[in-house]
Amino acid sequence: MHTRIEQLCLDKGMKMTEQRRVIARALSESTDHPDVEQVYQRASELDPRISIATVYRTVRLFEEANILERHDFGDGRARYEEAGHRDHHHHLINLRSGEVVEFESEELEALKRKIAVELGYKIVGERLELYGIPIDDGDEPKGAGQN
Amino acid sequence: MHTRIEQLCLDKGMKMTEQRRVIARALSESTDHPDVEQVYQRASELDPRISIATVYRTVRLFEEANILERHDFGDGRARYEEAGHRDHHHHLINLRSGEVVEFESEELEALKRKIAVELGYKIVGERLELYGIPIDDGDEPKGAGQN
DNA sequence: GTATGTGCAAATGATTTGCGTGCTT
DNA sequence: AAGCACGCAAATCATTTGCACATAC
Repeated sequence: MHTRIEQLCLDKGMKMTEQRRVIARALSESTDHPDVEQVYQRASELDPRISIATVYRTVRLFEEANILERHDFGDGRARYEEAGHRDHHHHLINLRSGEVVEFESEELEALKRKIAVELGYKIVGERLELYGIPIDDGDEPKGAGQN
Repeated sequence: MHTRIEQLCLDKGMKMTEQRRVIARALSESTDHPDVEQVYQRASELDPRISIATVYRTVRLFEEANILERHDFGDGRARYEEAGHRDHHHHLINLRSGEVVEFESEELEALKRKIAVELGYKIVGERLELYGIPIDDGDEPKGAGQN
């Protein structure tokens, strides 16, 4: 049995090396948004004979094949998640904990398209992230906030 | 007479060097979203005795003082624009020409807030960019966008 | 067997920083 | 005068790449 990602690679006729299999597995098993270093560590646990250069190359290959989606959450390194595996969604980054919350909104998708059309463009890519702090986190003692 | 940015610096009690004044001027005169290299070039034209290290330091200083807004349009370098100078807006990047189109939408702002509240967060930052191609531009984009 | 992938280390490119000197307050 | 600010070059950091060797098909 192989992973979803491995299957996609096979479908696309990629040459499947042990490294790619292992990286595919590491990614398929991830439910978060690991950066390359984390993918490297997870893959290394499955098979230590992997170099980080290969992880960079593979992650890039997968991204170009639309198997992975690359994100940039503002911390300077790229983060990845399996593409198309779930519904179209966006991310809200909890600035207190670093946690990434996924959300989706058909209303939002419609509005985006409407805005683009009004400007005379067809959307072919986008980036939408919200950065927030939990409400009732103790950050705003009483009514001191100035929303 | 000094620029809007220079005035802000003075208000904040910053030590005003000739370099800062010149960088402030270069930025105030810009209506686009220059990267550091461009700010450096524009500032150098006003006064050549400036090093790019100073531009990096100054642009960072201004950003931390909320005088500038930093953007990342996916080309690997940071781009800047004067903060709060105009209404809150977002960017649509024309992938054919690289042109950056600004847009705003109160509907979008409201929706963002609504989404955040439903998730239990208060938005303290965000990033929203659309990447598009002009409608009626002829052929399809090469990158096989499937967003 | 041949094209392609991999490991390693060196190269990049953007940005930051240590240090000695110069300028603002 | 004292403390930042500056210029320069070296240092970082994430990522890419050249090269010699290994491997999938």
